[in-house]
Amino acid sequence: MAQKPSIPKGTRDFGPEEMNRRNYIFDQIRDVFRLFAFRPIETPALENLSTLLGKYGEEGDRLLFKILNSGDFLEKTTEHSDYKKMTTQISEKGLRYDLTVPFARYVVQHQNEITFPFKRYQMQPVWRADRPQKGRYREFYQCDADVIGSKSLLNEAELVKMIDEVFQRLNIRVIVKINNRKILAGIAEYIGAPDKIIDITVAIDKLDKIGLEKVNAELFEKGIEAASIERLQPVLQMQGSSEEKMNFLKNLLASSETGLKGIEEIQTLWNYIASYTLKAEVELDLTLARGLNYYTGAIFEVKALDAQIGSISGGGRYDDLTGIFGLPNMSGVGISFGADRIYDVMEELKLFPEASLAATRVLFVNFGDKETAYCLPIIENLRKQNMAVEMYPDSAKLQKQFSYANARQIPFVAIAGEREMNEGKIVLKNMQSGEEKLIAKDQIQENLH
RNA sequence: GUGAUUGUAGCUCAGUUGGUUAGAGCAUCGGAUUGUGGUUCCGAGGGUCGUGGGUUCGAGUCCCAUCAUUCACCCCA
Repeated sequence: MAQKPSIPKGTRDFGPEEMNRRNYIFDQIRDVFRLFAFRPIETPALENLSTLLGKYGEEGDRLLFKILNSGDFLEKTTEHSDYKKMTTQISEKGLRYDLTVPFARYVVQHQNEITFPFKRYQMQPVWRADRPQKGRYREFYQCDADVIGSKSLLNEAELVKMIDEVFQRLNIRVIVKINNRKILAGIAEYIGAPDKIIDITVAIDKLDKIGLEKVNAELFEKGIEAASIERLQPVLQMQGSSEEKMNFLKNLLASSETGLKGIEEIQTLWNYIASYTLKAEVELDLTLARGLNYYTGAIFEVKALDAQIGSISGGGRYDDLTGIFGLPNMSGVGISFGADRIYDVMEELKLFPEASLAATRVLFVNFGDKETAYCLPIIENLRKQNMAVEMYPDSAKLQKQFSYANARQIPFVAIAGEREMNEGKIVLKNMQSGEEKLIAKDQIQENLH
């Protein structure tokens, strides 16, 4: 009894047409990375679990795919009751959860070979044991660009420009939301709950999703005092332009050193950004929090204006990610493009250009060995001219060969039977118009338009 | 981890208040057509109705369990 073929949930196969479109996205992103002078690296799909654990918060640890040790690991396992302890004994490796942490590991491990500031890009799949839903997969590709070893906010500005450039090329209208973790920390300080910064940021991140009342309820549930929540209200209800918000916060957070630093950073970044020509909307959004624990400065999130899907790109600054691996004071900042969600957006909005479906230009009909011998040198020559050409491999019925060309959307079919061979010619048929031309066998290239 | 949703052919789905041998479209293959496809016509293959139990004279249809799916929450690209 044959088993039904299937793949794990949240994973996908990509067919040829899909791959063409996906590659179109990757090509554009790669090209922008290259233009901004980032250099490629790759790291393994597997990392030591110790590298990954504890970097993404408790939720992140839960979503890590862990790999069972080889051999009879149960024999060596002494702990059978505590799930966490047992996990470390039976699993030492895990699939990477993002590209930023492996990059930090890479930087520390290769610090002697690297000239800082180091600008690298990386386009590889990552895995998360999440429950799949719309726009969420368990295996998906991230396209990351990071600068490490520079504290300058010019890096942040460059990243914003890169975001703008990528989505301009892909023809997606986006809004780039910017915030700064230091401002969030300052707010937490101001309301007298500095240790609750994560709970506070997660709660206010949901502001436009669940509304003010529910955010307040959640804050209360997390054990934040009513008085603190009261002090937070002006922040949550703040209105106006990005500039107005910044001025408002400057007064509000006057007593918080961290908060003021955050505002200063935002303003510097804001001024840098003003020097670029941007098509994307950029907005200071104080409700933007982003869960990843390691961010310490600027944070970004990009949303498509015309599609209903989560963020398609995101990132931020992390001051001490390499510290855990033994290299302190190495500040980095990066962004990640979610290729799969970008794909979904482009599919929904029908933004893929026809030209991204690169395929065979001419199909040669197969009549038999004699005719094949006549065609192969012609084919070889066309390929030298950088033309994708193929010959139908079997001497099948013409109907079948034409159906093949049709299904593959091949624009031209070349036919050379006995009649044509005797005259040194070939019939070239345009599959769209149906028009046929009898031409000399070395004049095909000029007629393929 | 929480709450819903849907499981019938390779794909998309019909299937009446429970009633003989479970259907359609698309796709595939063959033929009408031995040098002409995308339009047409004819034909063929393909399903233990997700799985296991129960109710019933009788279950694709009702009940329970289980697995899978999709969506939302949590979290995130």
